[in-house]
Amino acid sequence: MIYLPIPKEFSFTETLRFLTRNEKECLHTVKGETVLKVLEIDGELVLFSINFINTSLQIIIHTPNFSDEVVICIKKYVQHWFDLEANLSDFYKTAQKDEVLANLCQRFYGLRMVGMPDLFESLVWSIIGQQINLNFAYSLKERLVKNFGKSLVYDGKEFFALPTPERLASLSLEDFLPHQFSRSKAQYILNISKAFAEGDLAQKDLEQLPFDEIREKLVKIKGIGNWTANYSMMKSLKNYDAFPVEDVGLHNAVKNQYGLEEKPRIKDLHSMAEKWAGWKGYATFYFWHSLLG
DNA sequence: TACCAGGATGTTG
DNA sequence: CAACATCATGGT
Repeated sequence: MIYLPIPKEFSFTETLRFLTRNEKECLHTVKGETVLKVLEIDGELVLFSINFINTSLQIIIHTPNFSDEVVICIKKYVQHWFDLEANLSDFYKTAQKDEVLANLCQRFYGLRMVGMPDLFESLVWSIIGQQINLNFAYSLKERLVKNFGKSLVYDGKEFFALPTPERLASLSLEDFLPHQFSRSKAQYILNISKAFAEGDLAQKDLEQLPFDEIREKLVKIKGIGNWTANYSMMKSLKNYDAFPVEDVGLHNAVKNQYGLEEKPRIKDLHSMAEKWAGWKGYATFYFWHSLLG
């Protein structure tokens, strides 16, 4: 049993609300108040569950014979996933400059950005999500994971892990097409899979770089534009100011929350977001959360 | 049927 | 550099 202390501002309820936003989600499972997930660590699949008890998160590893390294790895993973180390008070302080955002912070008090500790996962996911609605995006992800990913069975249920870059890089364009991937989407996923598999792109390396250099390296890869780069930077690299300004979901949420007649233009969003400086990605996440209703 | 969906790339003026 | 055109696919 592993215990993770939680910070002052933390809402497990809001976290669960985000984690259960789509029924087709296949990279984690929520059963009651328990979150289950499989990770591939050093080539082995490990299943663990997370519960919120009293004032801490309780993690149980269900796969037998795990090492100390696995414990450390999962602990780190959850800390990143639920963003336990962000200075939320600082975000809330910034949010006070904007009445609308301040209101969201009150509604969703304790909501931490649900991240993606694995950069490869956020890139694959954001490429899948390009230009299509979220529900269809979840369908595509489900097909990708269930057709090409490894799984394990626990308690009569099958749990899947994201296919590795090596696995996806070994596929061809034609392997994706029967699953309703467009040619461009399939090609973009192959591009980043190869970049990771061949070591041209590594999370460890990128993490050391300043904001602009990370963005430049990502955007160099065909298929990663401004939206995808910023999405992955906020979800996987803790760049809380990364701003996926082209996001249609953000546009809709901003229109709703500010009571605008039309969706805001990119230019307008940039000026509106000046108030969120330092936390534009976090603000974006809060606006997305408002779409859940 | 036309238009939209958590865009990206290439071309044109 | 900004404004279009094109890409592909499912949902409404």
